Amino acid sequence: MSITIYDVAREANVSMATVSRVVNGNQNVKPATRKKVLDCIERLGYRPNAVARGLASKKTTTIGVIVPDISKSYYAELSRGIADIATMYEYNIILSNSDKRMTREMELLDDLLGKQVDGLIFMSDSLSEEIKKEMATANVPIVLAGTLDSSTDLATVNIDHEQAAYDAVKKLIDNGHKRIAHVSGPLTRDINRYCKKVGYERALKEAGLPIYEEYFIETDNTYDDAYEKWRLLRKLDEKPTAIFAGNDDIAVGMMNGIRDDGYSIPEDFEVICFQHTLLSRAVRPQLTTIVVPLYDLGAVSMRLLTKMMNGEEIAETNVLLPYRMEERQSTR
Amino acid sequence: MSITIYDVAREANVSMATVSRVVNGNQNVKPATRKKVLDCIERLGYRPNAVARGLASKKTTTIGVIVPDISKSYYAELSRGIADIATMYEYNIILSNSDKRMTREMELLDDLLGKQVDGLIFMSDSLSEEIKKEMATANVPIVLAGTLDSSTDLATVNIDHEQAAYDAVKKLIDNGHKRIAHVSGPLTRDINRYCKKVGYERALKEAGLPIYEEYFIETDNTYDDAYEKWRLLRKLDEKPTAIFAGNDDIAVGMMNGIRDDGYSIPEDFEVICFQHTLLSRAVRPQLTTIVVPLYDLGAVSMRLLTKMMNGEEIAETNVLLPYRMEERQSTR
DNA sequence: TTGAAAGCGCTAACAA
DNA sequence: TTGTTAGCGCTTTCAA
Repeated sequence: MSITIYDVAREANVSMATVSRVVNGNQNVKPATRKKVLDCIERLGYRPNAVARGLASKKTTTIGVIVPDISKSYYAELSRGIADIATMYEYNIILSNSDKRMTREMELLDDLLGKQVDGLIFMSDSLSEEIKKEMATANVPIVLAGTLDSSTDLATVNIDHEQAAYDAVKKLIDNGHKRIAHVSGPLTRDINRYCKKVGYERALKEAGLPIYEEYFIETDNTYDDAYEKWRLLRKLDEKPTAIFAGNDDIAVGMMNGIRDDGYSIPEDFEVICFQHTLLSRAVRPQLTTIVVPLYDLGAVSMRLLTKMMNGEEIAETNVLLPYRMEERQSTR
Repeated sequence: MSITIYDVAREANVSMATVSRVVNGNQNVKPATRKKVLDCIERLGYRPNAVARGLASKKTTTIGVIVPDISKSYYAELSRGIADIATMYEYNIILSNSDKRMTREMELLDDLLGKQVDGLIFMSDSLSEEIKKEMATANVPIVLAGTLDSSTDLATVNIDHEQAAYDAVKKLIDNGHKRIAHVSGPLTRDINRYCKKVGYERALKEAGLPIYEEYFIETDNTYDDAYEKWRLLRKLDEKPTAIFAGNDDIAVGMMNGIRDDGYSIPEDFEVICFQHTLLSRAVRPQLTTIVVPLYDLGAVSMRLLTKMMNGEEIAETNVLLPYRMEERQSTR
């Protein structure tokens, strides 16, 4: 058996309430008593049982994080932002991968709620009605990080992907391009379908440029698929002269396809993409990118969640973070 | 207030013990009773409180994972391996970043043990005596993943880094090189100091080649630092003709330094490294690498931990996983 | 097959 | 400033 608060109380000749006060930093303890108790704690090697504490206090100082896939650098970076702020506010994180599968997301939500987490941060490609219904049964606050909610009744933290996409494409248009392809991630991801693609099309329309269906390529977000799908563009008689890619894995896949065919970047094709990883800077030519503040997305989500858990009044529950463009060698 | 086991019991006209049996799949319940209880659970939306269950049963079905930095793809990939096996055995994961700081590792260990995790997976650059002492106070099993323990009294899962490094350098020697540099990660990481460097030197010695101090470069493991440290090699009169890099970030940093100076790979320098990320394949020329099975390192660690948590007899507590070399374009 | 009852280790009134 | 006591929601004997 391990040491309990009761053992400490007996050893120190005080009640367990007093030990509890000392452990929880309650000021209503005489310094001498405090010292005596602290000594006993040290001597016995007492370690408070957080499970018992959680049951009695109805707070676990633990939050749940549901992420599609922690092995993806996008989510790994974002999660680090969450974790650092969680540490700052003394919360632990239960981290679970959903692989974006809705049934799994449901299970996880139920599971984490059963574990009595004090709050939840949720990331997914798209919010199903079922998930929203399940979330409604939660009696703890939830924040969506990098995840769209059309109804805006859940708290969210994002960047303005539509505008960012617009900016990227505008940049290519300003560089004189009239045939611009968009190599996208899966359209099952709301941000791709309702933001990036829309921003891309808005920029074209505003410039009076036609939107060609064959210039839109959907990939599964991976380097390999993008490399493969380059052939959809190369076989066109009228090839695009510039490419707006959904992220840097896609961009580098395209880029290698392009260069393996003997074309040059940025001479034959200019490329711009959303930056999620180191790749953008490590490849040559370095990629011009929209820099997404992944770490901050996580950190701000967690900060928002702490406020909600504390019952603080929140001015704006749909936060948009700034982004910037970094011009490098894949554009002129 | 939320629904408790007691509410379900009353609604179903049974005792809470019976509800508990139903929830836990105990066979000693009459099917009719089970159905009645299940109906009530469904109707009331009852969700068992895992904290109360943990207190009563002394099992939390939660494990702790202490990782240097989840935003690093090395650990992100490894953690995914842990997570998948954890899911399979119905464990949750509390994931915490230590930044390799010993005081933080101590805190985290204490914190997670206080949360009554059923087991721990620990990753770090080096095991201090303090940490080992703290680990000894844990009454739950601990597995070290990708982390050395010289005393071998803790369970570990690794690859044979010394032999892998030897293989890599041997390959360069076989290709005719006599001046081979080792661009390493920090020597504060035991695997770098006691495995990779040692394997590098063994290969040189065995081939009767001298070990030149100036051919050993220590970096902080990042692309940027490696790019920067290329100048230490370029300024040498007798430059090396091949480079063995500690990982692909380092290798790509070196590679870009080399190429920005107008040299070619593999013509002027051959490069080989440990593969931790996609980078190895995404850059051109693609890197010849030692492929480290990061996902498996995590998965096997977690599997080992489940066995230990079940009190099963373990044949070998110091597991070595296989690795392989993948020859690509940075060597001939 | 079911129920009664005693904890699990702690917090948080309430009293003193 | 300290102690007493009643839970928190569940599991787990033990009995019936």
